Amino acid sequence: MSKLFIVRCALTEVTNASSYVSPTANLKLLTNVALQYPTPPPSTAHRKEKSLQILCDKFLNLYPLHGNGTVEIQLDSTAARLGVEKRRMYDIINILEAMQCAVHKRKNTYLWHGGARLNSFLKMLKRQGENLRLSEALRGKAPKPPAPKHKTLGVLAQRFLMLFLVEPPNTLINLEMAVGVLIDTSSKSKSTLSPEQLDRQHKSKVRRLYDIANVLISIGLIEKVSGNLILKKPVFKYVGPYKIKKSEKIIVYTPSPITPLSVLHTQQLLTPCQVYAGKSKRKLEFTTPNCNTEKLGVTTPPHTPSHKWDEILLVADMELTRINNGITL
DNA sequence: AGGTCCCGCCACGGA
DNA sequence: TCCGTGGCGGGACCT
Repeated sequence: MSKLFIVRCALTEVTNASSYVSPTANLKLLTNVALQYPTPPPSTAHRKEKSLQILCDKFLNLYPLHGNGTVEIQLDSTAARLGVEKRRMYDIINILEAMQCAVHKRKNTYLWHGGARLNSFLKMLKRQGENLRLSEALRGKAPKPPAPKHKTLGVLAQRFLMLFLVEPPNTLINLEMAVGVLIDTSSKSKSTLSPEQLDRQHKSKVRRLYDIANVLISIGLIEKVSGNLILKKPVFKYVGPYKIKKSEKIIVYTPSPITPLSVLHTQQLLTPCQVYAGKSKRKLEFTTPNCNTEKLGVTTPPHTPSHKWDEILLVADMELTRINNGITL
């Protein structure tokens, strides 16, 4: 196997240019230089090594959240440094921009503020979430927020975070539930789209939330809680810098079928927990390390509403009513 | 088998 | 017409 020796030198040395090189010219030159080298073998990197979370980690190594002052980011050169397509940079920067860590200055250029504004922004997000009545929407008692017109990835990221911020700490939310609340399918789209189209739209939004969650994990705002036996799908927990008031209970929002439990992951669920929603017709059984064995029967209502998300919210509401009526877990 | 999410196609809008 | 941006979903990979 041949070894490739890389010698660092200024671009002007490579190109013999003596004056300023524009970013576009810079990129073209870099491309030309790259073309002079043999094409590297297809990436052998593990899928996980290429995940958006890892990529965002690498990005934050270049541009730390707790850096000093504001710096300019060139998307193309950053993509080149990280060894990814520019398209992936948009995925990351759009979410970071939605968190006010960066601002789009001009084409290919962002201003990086890092986490300097994050805390105050999160407080603002919480207020916005309250104005949008997300907590009520989660319980089916308020309409879902209207669909955004632009920058849907960023708006979706903000609203996803709002869900955590308007709820008590330790609230666990899964992506299905989040999409169910955040994507308005009740208006025009519901009447014009077929059930299959609605389903595809929903799945697509879940995919976007996976992307968003990976970036939010990387910047330390949320954590994935998985590996326990309560839920088939992972749930997410807010761990961000803006601390909400401490709560005793863990609340789980999930519309997904919940597998019968025997044991909870001790690290993750040391406190009593609440499940607000589940569409499984099976009875659920909980045993937590510091709770006595407790049982929770979650059943779907006798009639099944036409749209599954109505059903989810209905079940969530039933559970909430039950809990409010003093039936604790 | 179903969940996760990388990858890149392509539409859109501005220059 | 070109280019930057970003919505979107196929399908590969993982558990």
